[in-house]
Amino acid sequence: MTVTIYDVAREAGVSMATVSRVVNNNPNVKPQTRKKVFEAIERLGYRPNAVARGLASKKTTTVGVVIPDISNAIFAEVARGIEDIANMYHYNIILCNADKKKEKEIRVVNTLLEKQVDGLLFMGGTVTEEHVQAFKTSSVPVVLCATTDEKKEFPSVDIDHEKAAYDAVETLIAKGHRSIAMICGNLQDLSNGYARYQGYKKALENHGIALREEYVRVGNYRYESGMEIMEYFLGLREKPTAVFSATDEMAIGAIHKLQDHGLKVPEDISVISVDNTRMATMVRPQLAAVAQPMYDIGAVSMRLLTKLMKNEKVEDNIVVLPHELIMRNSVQDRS
Amino acid sequence: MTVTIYDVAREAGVSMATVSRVVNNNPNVKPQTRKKVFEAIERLGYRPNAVARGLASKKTTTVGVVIPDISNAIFAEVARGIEDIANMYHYNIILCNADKKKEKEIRVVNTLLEKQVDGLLFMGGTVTEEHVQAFKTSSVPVVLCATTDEKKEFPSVDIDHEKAAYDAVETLIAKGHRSIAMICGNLQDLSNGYARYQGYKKALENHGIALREEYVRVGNYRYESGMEIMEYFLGLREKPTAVFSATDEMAIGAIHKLQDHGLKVPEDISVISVDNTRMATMVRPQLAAVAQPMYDIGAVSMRLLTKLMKNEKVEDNIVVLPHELIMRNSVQDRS
DNA sequence: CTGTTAGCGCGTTCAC
DNA sequence: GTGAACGCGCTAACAG
Repeated sequence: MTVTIYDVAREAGVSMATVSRVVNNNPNVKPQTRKKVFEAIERLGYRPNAVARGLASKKTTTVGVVIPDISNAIFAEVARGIEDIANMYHYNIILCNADKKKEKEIRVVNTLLEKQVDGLLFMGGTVTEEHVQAFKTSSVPVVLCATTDEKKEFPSVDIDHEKAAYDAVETLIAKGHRSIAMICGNLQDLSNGYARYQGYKKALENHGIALREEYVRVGNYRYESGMEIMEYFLGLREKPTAVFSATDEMAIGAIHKLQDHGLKVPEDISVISVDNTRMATMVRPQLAAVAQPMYDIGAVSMRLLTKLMKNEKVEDNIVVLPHELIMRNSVQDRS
Repeated sequence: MTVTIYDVAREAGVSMATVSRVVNNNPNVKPQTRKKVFEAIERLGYRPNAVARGLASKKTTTVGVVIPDISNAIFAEVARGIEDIANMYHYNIILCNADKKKEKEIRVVNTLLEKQVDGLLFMGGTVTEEHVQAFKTSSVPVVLCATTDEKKEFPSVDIDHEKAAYDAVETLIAKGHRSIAMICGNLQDLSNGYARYQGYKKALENHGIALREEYVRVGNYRYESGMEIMEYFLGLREKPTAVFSATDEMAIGAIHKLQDHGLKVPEDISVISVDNTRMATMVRPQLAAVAQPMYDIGAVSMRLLTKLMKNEKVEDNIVVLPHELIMRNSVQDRS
């Protein structure tokens, strides 16, 4: 039923070794025989079996990607970067959502390894000791993408989340704001939760502004969450004059909550965030944000992985990509 | 170096067939031997090689997904539905972006087939005769997801795009609008381009409203495109009183362009679209839209594919999921 | 319940 | 420049 390399060999009147050479672009084949083989392939509609090839060669040209949630715009953009570079180097991607659930993450890492992927990209989750153990059983390279492990044992590509948050808050301070509230992510979440909160804290500290407990609330990254927390801030006796959100989506929720209350952004309250997803330009006022280069994080981490898979020398295993403040109309001087 | 089923067999003092049985949960193994084998597996850190298994069993428990662009919110949501159901049935997903480029689509279909996927999900592109030919060379089932082929030769899961557009436009008409402009998608694009335009046309026709050439402009699905086209409509001598957009993102661009001109939505101009992405609730005013059940399209198509892969009887190969009008504040009566 | 024996389709020496 | 033969790690009959 299915046509194999052997059928092609017979049809072309050569051995299967020769067919293999032709298919794999091995130069040691006379042009004429090459032609014969190609014709036989065409005639028979032969399609090489990558599974058999993988078994024989111990390479699958496939990499595993574990992602928190592909329907999240941030991760989707990172994934796009990964896929583009993978494609460029002729790798395919096995994509697994793991929802930042440790058990699921470790489970998919194992099934990916069973599938003999040539490399693994672990994206955006918190890396615990258990993760480290799982990664260490891997015989193929692992790259952390949009996250890092505490001990920096593994190659990774990410931004400096704390510094990004720091810069966002400092921007507010430079504009004269002293009452700055923060909409946080989950503090168990090292990168966009804890680290961004730390950046907020340090920026206040370094500028002699006292941290006020009631100015910090933890959200779940969703739009609605931003609205609810903004509602809470508006109920405070001393309202903040500016709000720093750990993510765009919550920031936009906050902006709309303000507008729903008849308040003006940025005249009454300024809003800034970290991320700079496409949505940031799709609100009025447009959202100022510290931009995280999502596509690049994906692309660079995949590029790094290809080098690791080829055993190429890499100078720097831990890459920290730059972030950048994108000023827009949601922030204004506090005069 | 790598530990195989044979090593485990020796360690446990059984044959490799027995190891294979316990690994595959074959009931025909004495509990005690099963235990011995598990211990040996544990001791050796054995991990089954799915590639070898795939070669022997001719099943990879992997399905290929060709997607236009994973960073597009619509497709990402569909992909999430696919992945969830795949995961439920213990399949993994090889994801390939193809940007709606025919050559690339056909190329990835072929590499996916070479990788011996157990099934193929083709998402969101236009299905040409060449696609049909490519699909026909497949020995595994193919399901079209969020698209269909003209001749309905292949199983598919989609909504009725024409009817969805029709319903949106009719809603406007029912509210008293007669000057209704449309921001289209690419007309080569069968589903969200051509079909939605047809729906617009028929709705006008059936209600005795003449189609005006200057009221129809083709966009590229992006926010900016919606803005530009709205700008154009505003330059018309007779401005429309309502705008129907083929997608959310362009609709939101249109809304913001109106607001930038100091016009009010919906007081001055109403806006409605098809899609109902999460963004639709993240604008002010919130965007009325005919909802397309994206997650479900993915989930149902993957479910259908699992049935096909198991050679189960399926009553209906062509499933058309219902759409639904979600009325929000971007539309108002024309009084 | 368990072991033996063939392949699965291909890459890769090693001769010729 | 080309062919023969082996093995990759596992599943699937078939015996026993």
